[in-house]
Amino acid sequence: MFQLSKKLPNDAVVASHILMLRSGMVRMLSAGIYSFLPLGYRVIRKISEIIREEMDAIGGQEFHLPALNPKEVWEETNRVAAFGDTLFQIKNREYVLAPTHEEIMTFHARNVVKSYKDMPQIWYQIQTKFRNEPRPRSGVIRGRQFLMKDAYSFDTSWEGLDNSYDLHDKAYRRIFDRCGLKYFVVGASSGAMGGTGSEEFMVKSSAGEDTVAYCKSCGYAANVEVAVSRVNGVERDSESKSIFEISTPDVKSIDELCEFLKIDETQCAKSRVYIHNEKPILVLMLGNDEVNETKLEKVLGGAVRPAHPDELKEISGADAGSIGPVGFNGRIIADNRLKNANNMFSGANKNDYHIGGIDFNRDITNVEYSDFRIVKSGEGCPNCEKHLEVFPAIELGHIFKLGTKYSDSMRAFFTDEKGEEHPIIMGSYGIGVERVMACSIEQNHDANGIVWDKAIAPFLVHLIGLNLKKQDIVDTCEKIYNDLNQAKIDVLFDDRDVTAGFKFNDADLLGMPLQIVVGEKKLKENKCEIKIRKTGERFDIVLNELQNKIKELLQ
RNA sequence: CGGGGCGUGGCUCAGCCCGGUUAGAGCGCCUGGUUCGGGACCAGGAGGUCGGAGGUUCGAAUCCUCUCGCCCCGACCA
Repeated sequence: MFQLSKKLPNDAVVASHILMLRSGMVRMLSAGIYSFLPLGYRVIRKISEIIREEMDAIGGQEFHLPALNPKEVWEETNRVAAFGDTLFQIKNREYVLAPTHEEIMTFHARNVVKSYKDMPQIWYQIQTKFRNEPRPRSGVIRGRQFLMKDAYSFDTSWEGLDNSYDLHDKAYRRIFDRCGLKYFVVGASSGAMGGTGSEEFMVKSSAGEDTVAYCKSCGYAANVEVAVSRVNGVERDSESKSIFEISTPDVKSIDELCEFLKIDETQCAKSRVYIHNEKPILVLMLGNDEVNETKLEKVLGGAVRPAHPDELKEISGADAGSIGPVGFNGRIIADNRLKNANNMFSGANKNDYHIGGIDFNRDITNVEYSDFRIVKSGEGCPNCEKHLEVFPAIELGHIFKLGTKYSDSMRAFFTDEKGEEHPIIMGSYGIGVERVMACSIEQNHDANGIVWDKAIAPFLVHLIGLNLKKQDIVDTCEKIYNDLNQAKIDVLFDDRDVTAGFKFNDADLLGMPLQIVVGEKKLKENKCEIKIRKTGERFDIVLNELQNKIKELLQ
């Protein structure tokens, strides 16, 4: 069976990982490779079944494709190179382990989907994917092998794709709702671009690898790389002082500068030097605002990197902490918040000196403005009057309009009404099945263990018989067990010969929604006890009313 | 790939710096008995290539070299 542990596994850090190990749901075989033990696999099956039902409901047909793929199929779309080291390659034959299945689905589609009459189609599977992650982490959340529900849509038109995409969007919401997850959707529509090319379904979690800005009032959600917020720029003082230099020994950071000069950070312009196309660029930010490198790259076009310390000295004549726009030899760009600013403080390009009285309009020529900020928690939502929260999140699912990328390169063509050939218009839609499980635990646990949502709990009822040397307790438990099973209620019977406390604590750790405790004292009154795991509420119930009460509580 | 940490019974770890009996503890496991509503107790017992290879030494868990694995931070991430 499964082994439970009260010990904290010292290799696990995030709650879901710790609890999955402690409760015997999974066991690690190798880095990023986990065996699902009977209890954990029941959860996977329940989640999979919910996914199947909702995929079938939008007309999906389930496939089961090979994980082992001939490399040549992947060469057709040039994705052997695109995936690079992430793609597992078999050593003794020209095979790869599939990291996803666009190629294979397209391979099948081009053989059978030949006419506009054959579409639309939605094909999906729930299958193991392999990715050679450089660094697996957080247990099952980022593994080298993981279960994914991947679906692909095939349409004759872009309108058809919109429709297939929309069906998936709705199905995904139903799936995650049914799994009891609190999630939100990050879409291209939330970004600056408008339109809907892709949406990510995210769950807030400290184990997350993405950072998102979210407004719970209006639902605005965006990856922090592209998120924007309502923040005020600097107000221009009516009087512009002239430039003056100040000695600021050992002052490196904006905080130190503010402390030293007794000024507010909104009077400071922070300098960051980046290298773009081998040339230095000075980026000015207001106060302690952080530079968003993604936004920077978008504005500049192409990759940037922070300048190394020795480069800084060479470029500006000073070390980090004393660099500023006045006298800087090179291109200067600034965040929108600094537009029209005057009486500002910044580095003097001379170690241990700063300059005050900087007027951006007067003293810095050719400065270009744009939004370069990383938004922070508490800032105004760009879409409503409320405020943004910034936090890490896990990507649970992704829906994506592929278009003709794969059908073009793999020549998956169909014939339209006029007899003309066109590439099939495709969409692709994924859900990380283990991630659903892990996220559910992340959202539903307490100090004692997991608190399963009944939709995906491995069992609905955890039956505990105390002192199984007493025959009447054993008999009662077996009757309850059989009756519940007959009523199609999944029940786990803890028939181990261990002390009561042991069983209680394990039951709390495993987290089935309801616990039934059969003990000697209450059995004498023909009663047993029900405990609701989520609330901790406990009460007695007469045995012949037990089943109805259980059914009622599971409603 | 860079930085840091760790590999010793099933689990958590001590021992290593400073080499020297038969490698320890707690938990778990097995046998018998007592106990039985929030992690009981008594008695007895089993279980270890000290991650691996090589080296130094009369002698290596301990020192040296290499190697494999795992975790954490960072880089990367369709």
